[in-house]
Amino acid sequence: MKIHTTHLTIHPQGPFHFAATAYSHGWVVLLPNRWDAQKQILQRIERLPDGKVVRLTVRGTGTVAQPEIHIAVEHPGTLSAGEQKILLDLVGHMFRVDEAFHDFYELCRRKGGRWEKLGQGLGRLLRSPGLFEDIVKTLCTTNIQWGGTKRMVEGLVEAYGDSFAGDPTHKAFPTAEAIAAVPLEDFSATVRLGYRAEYVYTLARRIVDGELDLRSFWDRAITTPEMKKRLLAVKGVGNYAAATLLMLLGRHDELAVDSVFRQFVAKKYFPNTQPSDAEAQQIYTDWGEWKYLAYWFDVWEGFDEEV
DNA sequence: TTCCAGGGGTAGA
DNA sequence: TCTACCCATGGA
Repeated sequence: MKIHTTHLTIHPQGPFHFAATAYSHGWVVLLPNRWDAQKQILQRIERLPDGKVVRLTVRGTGTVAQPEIHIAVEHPGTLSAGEQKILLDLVGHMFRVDEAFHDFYELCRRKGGRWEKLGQGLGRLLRSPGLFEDIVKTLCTTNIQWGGTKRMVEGLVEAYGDSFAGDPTHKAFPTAEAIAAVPLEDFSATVRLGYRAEYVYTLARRIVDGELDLRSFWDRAITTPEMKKRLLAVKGVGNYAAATLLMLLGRHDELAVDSVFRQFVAKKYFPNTQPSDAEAQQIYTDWGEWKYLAYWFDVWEGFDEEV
């Protein structure tokens, strides 16, 4: 099949830092994302609504003050204006180009020191184009080491994702329909998700059955505490996952308390003592609605290539 | 072999 | 609301 390439460009409002956003947390290396650290290019397979499967090669150009995001779309056949619009919105969503960070930057400026550098277009944490993918990936980070998360996501993409015709080894993230189409027993036996298999499967099933409308999670009229309740109603989502998902929904007020958080805060702020979760969380109280980002960039400085 | 990870559900107080 | 106990899986 002949593959064509169409070039698209996004003009985010600066400050915006492409590479820092792409490489802002572990999502960048979870399939179908592939990150080339040398070239600072993000590749990803995407399935369009009509089933067409395309490969996106995304790179940052311009400057932090006047940034551009360039997208090369490899696709079979033609790419309609409507499909181009979908892909522009999708990449813009991943990189949070429409999210406002002025208040966060102002807070960082007042904090001073190492926090000030976040004002150079940082603070955006990469997300997936769709919430189904972000919920599933978040479920795959619970009670497991990072290597296990990568293995489980790989398994899901390999087993249920649609292949890109130009490179059949690179597949899209599975749709809820693709997962719900098989019996739970088959799903559990195919991808080794452990007890999480039932959570992922039930989520897919409820979406396909129209029982759960993921669009409702984007309603800005709903308060964050109420939104947290709705997230906790998803089987498999507890306090940690709810806080992570709130961050992915653009709400940064809640801290994701997990083993990494506990170890980091204890080591850095409570030498020789073991703080309770409540005491550990108090470290970030004065960051208000930006607590998640304050913690994340506090801990992220110590991360290296392994993500 | 045992322990436990970027936790969460459930039952019982 | 808080606590024990259980939950698959695979790396350490």
